[in-house]
Amino acid sequence: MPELPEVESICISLKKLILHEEIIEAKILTEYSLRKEIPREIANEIIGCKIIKIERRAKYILIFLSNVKILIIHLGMSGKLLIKDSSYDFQKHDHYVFILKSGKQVVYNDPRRFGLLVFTEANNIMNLDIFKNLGVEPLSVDFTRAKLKELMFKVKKPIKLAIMDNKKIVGIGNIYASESLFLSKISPLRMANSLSNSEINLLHNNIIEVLKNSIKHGGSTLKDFKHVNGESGYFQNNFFVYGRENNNCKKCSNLIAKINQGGRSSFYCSNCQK
DNA sequence: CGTGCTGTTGCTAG
DNA sequence: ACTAGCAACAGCAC
Repeated sequence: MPELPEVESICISLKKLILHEEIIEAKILTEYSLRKEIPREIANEIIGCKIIKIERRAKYILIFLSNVKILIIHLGMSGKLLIKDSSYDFQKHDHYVFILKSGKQVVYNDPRRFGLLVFTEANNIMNLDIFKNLGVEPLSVDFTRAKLKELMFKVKKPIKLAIMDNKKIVGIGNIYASESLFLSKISPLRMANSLSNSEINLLHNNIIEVLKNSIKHGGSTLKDFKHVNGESGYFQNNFFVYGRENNNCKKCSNLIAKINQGGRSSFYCSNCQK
């Protein structure tokens, strides 16, 4: 499910629903591993902890606890975090749950098990392997036009793949890469180092705009992305190109093309995007 | 029944 | 140092 807007939407919901609550129990519900082993010690070590801060870094959800430890959750391709009440019956692919003093349960469900749960000290988390190679946050003040130019001007691979590279910019997955390139009238096939200054500036604006706009709509629901309360996001209705192969371009009526780049699908309008 | 996709990312081989 | 390709997996459309 998750690119940056979906993870941000979940963080916004979590802040509303569970910030400052106390965890009274943590259960691991599966024998399976996620991308890495689920840390068994959560069952003992987070009992009685309060949730004191919730943040997002890239596509990771950071839950800071009152014992100066942190839960770091990544949703992979198919992970979902759901807030349920005490009457909830566990479902297939529910992997772990945090039970709160209020009776709410925070359930992690992930059919493909590409997700990740890390439990560690809250200090120096930016030195963790999962964080130390991450690029700039596209919605931070560090993501300037000059920064985007610096990141792209010597890269000899297609711009679509370059802006999806987490070592350069975090949070832009397959959907928002295609959408921001359409809005910028740039073909996904163009080499990153071939973009003019004005194209870089346009792309910079549109990356920010499309991410912010999606967050405003609660993210995008493909397949079964759901918010923590089970509701869908709505930004998918605003897609210009993603998933619209053989449909008419919303701007020029040309047919939207679907191609493969780096093993992933790209969608674009060959008339609008040069 | 297969087969070929799917919102991620990190390792490995070149 | 760089990049392309693949592997981890379940589910669904065809």
